[in-house]
Amino acid sequence: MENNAKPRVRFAPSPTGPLHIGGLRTALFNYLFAKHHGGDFLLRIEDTDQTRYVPGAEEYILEALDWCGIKIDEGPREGGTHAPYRQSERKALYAGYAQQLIDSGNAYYAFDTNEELDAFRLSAELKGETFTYNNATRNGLKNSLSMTDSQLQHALQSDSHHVVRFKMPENVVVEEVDLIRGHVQFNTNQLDDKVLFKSDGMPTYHLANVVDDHLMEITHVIRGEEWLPSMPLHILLYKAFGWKDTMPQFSHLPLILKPVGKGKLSKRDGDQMGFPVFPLAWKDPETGDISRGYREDGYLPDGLINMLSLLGWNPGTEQEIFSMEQLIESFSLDRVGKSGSRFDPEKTKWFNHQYLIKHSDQELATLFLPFLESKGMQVPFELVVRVCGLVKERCHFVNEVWEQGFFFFQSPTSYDEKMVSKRWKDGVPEMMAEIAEFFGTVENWSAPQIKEPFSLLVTEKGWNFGTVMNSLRLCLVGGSFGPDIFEICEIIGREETVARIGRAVRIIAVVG
RNA sequence: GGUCUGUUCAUCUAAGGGUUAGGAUUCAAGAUUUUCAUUCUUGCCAUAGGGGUUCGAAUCCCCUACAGACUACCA
Repeated sequence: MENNAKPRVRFAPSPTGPLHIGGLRTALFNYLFAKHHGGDFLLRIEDTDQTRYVPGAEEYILEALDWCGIKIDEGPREGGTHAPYRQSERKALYAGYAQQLIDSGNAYYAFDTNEELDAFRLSAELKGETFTYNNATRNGLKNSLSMTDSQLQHALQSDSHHVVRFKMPENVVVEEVDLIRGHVQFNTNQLDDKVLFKSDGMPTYHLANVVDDHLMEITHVIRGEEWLPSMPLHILLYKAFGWKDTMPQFSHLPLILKPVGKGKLSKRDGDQMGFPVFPLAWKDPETGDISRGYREDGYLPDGLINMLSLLGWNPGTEQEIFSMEQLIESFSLDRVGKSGSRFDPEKTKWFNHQYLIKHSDQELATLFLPFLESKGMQVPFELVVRVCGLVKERCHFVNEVWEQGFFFFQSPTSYDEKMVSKRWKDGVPEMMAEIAEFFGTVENWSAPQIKEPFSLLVTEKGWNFGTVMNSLRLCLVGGSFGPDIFEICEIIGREETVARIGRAVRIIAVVG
């Protein structure tokens, strides 16, 4: 840090829908940076576009950050010394700042209608050019720079819809050091006179963002790369307001790209390839469409965060598993890369497995219980704990406990065809019946107590171990998977074990 | 089209002029598990291309190619 002050950073999403994992990573990096330097992380809701407001989106953002363990120091829910934290509630503030820019000659009124501007864009496009509202064109357009005073007064009073545009200076080179990208520069001739204040009385992103970052004493702006092109405008705004001295430092994060193909990661990719792009499931209030979420798909927040942290950042060591505390400890902006990273759903899976086996059996059982309940099953907690301990090594997701261990809670409903044709041959049903009989004679019903005499029996009868074990497994779980067979016997109990064998013998047809 | 940004194994990445270019994921093979998964071992695989600068370049410079972002009264 150049200054000694504790950094203040903000995550400033628009409540236009669920938070995307790209946005989540931006929030994460802001949070890690702030906490690493002992600073504050603020949440500001940028809801200046009323037409795009989606109910529930703000609550979603809060819930997602909570789930991920990203703690907000100041925000609409938490409050703080710089409230309010919703731009819609700060509406009254912005007009004065727009006026300030007009008075200082840095901005002007513009009266062009959308239709007029569209026409200009269209005709420029036909000539293979791009229409830009700037120093070269603004004198030929309807604005306070091209009008006489009386025309202006008339236009202002006749209630015509107007906007305020920034007066982009001519041929000025704007230079700045981006903490991630280094020195970057732009020539203002390539930029346009952006609208700062809309005809509906709301500021645009650019004005609101700069004003609020200044007022909220933000020291570092860490945002996605898509904002890099508007950095010169923002810098010029700070200058125009006379806030250059306290201007925040900028960092533009590389984007998260599609796993395959071109472009940045989108909701569509997740739908097509079968992985979530949102931390939490989301139901679109208009269409009713449901998008899956990491939480509902059985991912653990620590794993998601860990995976996200390594997308575009690395610690410079070979460590890969990081708790949030360790991330805070190791994070630094100068180890953030410049190029976009492809999202890899496979690696996300691997991370999740790492965290799944780290969790205690009790914790995992607690997470799995709601899933069991959603299936209408009432299972003693102790049993769930035991099952989790037995199957967690073979799971990638919390939900997978069911796939890997459903047979602890209910009889198999079908038998794997491949296993049947491979194992269920002549003589096997009889063999199973003898085993069922034998189980009835076992004294102490526990895995080790069953195993020993069972092995003796198999040897005595001269049976093939592979056939016996696999056929028995088929009877008990319905296929060729699951933990130790005697553990299964112990847990489901003698009665159920015998019953399952009987049922299999009755149902499965012997194959040639 | 214009502006800006970027380019190391299939993927995430390390190597701040000198290493057989390292690790992780995926994939493949073997071992373990009388099942499946896990785990372990081994293997495959990269400096976009072309010019410079230098004793020496993944690293510095230039060109080309490719990729991405932006180009709204959206953020």
